[in-house]
Amino acid sequence: MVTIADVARAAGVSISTVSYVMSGKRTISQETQDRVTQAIADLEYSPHASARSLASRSTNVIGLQAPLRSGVDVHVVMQIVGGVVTEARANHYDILLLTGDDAAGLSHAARASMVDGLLVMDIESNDPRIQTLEGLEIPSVLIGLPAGADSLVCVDFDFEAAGRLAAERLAELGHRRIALFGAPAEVMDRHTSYADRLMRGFLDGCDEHGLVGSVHACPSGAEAGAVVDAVLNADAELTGILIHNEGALPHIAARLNATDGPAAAREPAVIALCPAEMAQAVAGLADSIAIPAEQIGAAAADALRALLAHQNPGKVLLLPPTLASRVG
Amino acid sequence: MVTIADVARAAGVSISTVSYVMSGKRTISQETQDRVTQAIADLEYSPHASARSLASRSTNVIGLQAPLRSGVDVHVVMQIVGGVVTEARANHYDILLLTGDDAAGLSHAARASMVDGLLVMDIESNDPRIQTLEGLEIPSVLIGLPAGADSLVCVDFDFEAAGRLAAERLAELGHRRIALFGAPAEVMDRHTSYADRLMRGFLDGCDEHGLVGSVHACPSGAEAGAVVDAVLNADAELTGILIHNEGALPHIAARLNATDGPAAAREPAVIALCPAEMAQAVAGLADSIAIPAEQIGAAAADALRALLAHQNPGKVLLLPPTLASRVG
DNA sequence: GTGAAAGCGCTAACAA
DNA sequence: TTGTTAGCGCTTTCAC
Repeated sequence: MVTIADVARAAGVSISTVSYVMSGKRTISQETQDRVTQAIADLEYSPHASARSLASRSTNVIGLQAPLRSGVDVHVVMQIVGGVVTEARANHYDILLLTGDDAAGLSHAARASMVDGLLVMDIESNDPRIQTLEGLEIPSVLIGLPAGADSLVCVDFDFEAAGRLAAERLAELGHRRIALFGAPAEVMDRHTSYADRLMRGFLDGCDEHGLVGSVHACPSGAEAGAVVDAVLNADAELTGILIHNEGALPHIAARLNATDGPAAAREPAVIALCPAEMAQAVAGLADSIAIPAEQIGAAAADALRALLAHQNPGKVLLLPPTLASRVG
Repeated sequence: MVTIADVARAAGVSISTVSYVMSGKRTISQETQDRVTQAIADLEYSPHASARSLASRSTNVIGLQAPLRSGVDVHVVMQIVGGVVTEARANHYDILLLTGDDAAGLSHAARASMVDGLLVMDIESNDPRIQTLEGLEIPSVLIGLPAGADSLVCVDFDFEAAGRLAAERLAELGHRRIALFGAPAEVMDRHTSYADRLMRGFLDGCDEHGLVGSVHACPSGAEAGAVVDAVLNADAELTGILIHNEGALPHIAARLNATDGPAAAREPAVIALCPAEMAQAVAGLADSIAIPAEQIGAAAADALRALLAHQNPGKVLLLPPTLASRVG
């Protein structure tokens, strides 16, 4: 193991000089500078992370609690994580993956000084972790938007605006009765923040434009097709659909494009709410609203960076939705 | 911040006693034991991770290099990560998420003593990271199986056996000309270990049973349907299909179940190679071979745990495939 | 512009 | 059965 003492010896300087060359917190003569830099390179020295964080009282690590439970859109989660990781790296932070959905993991990581800050995903409208986070000594950012006004910084896609936008678009196209096929029942049941907000925006949008809107939890597999058929059969006037369910999307699309079944005659208009590449990959969709998953992650990581730098990232950051039409 | 000294003071003992109560490396009287345990609980003390690892020369953290690049099966990756995390937690290890696919990230984490060991995913048949890993002071486990015999421990699903099994099954069913629709071209092009091995096993199986087999890279979106149609059109005798592509699976299934197109008349037999739940979710599949993604992750984490405990986990651990028939 | 040395909070000898 | 203390490798005051 190469230590700072080895580097100091090789460069013929003191330990503190090596430290200051690395941190840049002191002016060093160019000559010394060079000798030290050279020694560091020669010896392939990397400062011992624990020693550094013990002395400096900061770890340069961010704790990320990502959901691994069922019902979540895996692509979206992965992309958010990717955005977090990329942005964090750019700011010289590493990511500690916290498991479990509980508050215990969060407070343990904080109390053990394993991380400088926390990023928490899969927020529920009334999330029990919030109270824990508020009591910690380190800052945190929620990826999601809980119901109550609380003191934590929140970053997310504006699902409410997306729901409203979809309703508005379908109204424009002349539809009067529309449906949202959303997350699986388990996700809706635990009032995952985004599911709640999307539903609210969608129904509000329907109200505003005098539409009749309904919301349906939707399984993520092939059974989604049957759900859609059932809903279409139950309402002969239903002609507009918003889908927000990665797993169900290809199956629903296939069902709607099929030459048999209730959709065949009606040819309902479909809007998909999903990452842009996914909308591309699924055929037969008129419109889509992209979920900028990677940006969400990057924005959240950046908000945390700001907090750690004692800057003010703003209380709530919601990325706005935009509609992409297939047909020009 | 609560330190060990605070706990010692509260319990009326020395700090070493507190340390020994936590580690259990010394016999302590029941009475002292209780007082210390109580003080720890009262003060909500968690030992400072960096201080501990500086003194003990071990971090209880495992570095995980997971692929975030395109073309990978996100569900499988997430499930493997889930397995790693769960197994690691059970053994009191945390997971540091390493980004990038490069060797640099690995050696940096090792040299900075950020991790006790490394877990590396998305292995290519001829992976440049292997040499780096072999030179490190800390142990590592590959999730994948590179081509050359090397000195590293490898854990993975036995894709080669799976390919052979699929060919054998299709032969049994009486098919003579069969095709593998596999990973996207980018994955095949970089010779990702599992793609190479699956192909080899599949073609070997064809040889063994006198079948004509072909292998096709397959995009993960709706375009997969067109690829399948093209292949079916090009070979009128092709009647058996193995699919190993999460993104393409629902689209191919839909295409094969459609009442039009080349598949309609032929009704080819299909075997899906994917996580079990996914096979369930996609309609119209006769057989499937499950990828035990979570077990792979758990097995890899366990192999690394063994290495860290100076046990011998064995050089190569390949989880065997099993065939599940829909029709009893 | 540079060095010496006092911690950071723990673990693990060593001592009793 | 318990306490005292010397580090672990770094950062950062002091001192020059």
